[in-house]
Amino acid sequence: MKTKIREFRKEQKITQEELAAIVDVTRQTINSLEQGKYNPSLELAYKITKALNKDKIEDVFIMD
Amino acid sequence: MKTKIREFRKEQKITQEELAAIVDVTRQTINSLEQGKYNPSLELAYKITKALNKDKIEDVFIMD
DNA sequence: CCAATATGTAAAAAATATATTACATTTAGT
DNA sequence: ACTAAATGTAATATATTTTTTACATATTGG
Repeated sequence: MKTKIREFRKEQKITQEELAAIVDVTRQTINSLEQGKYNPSLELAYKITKALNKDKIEDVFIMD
Repeated sequence: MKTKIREFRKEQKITQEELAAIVDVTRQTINSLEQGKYNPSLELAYKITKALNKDKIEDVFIMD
């Protein structure tokens, strides 16, 4: 599973720490997700999608 | 978070056990999810969405 | 009504996500 | 080049999901 979090986060011009605050997780969680280190919960994936102003979870998280 | 798993599963005329086998989890996991007992992983949510022939995760899982 | 199949539930274990803390490295601005 | 901010990383702790096992209840078909 890959993600476009980093790409979209930069479009929004926010830092990992800011995104983390918005979706209420730690910066390390965002950092790990950007690097595809694991599989988030659905709720977190949803919050991140919203925070990045994307319509669908699938726009941000690309499943293999 | 609510889900339409049960509704869509019945449309497809498959049992909890069959759906569980398709997405490679136990029947108890499907049962619990249908009852909204927790927040699945993104990967599982995705697999279930596909198994139910829906386009988007958001079609199956309704966030509050 | 009987038998088989499907579903609900629950406790404990295992697996995995997320937090915490701390420090190292990289990047950006001046 | 310096400094501050941003990012990478790692170890351990905690929280949550998922499995396992087992049994109870409900539903369906003959």
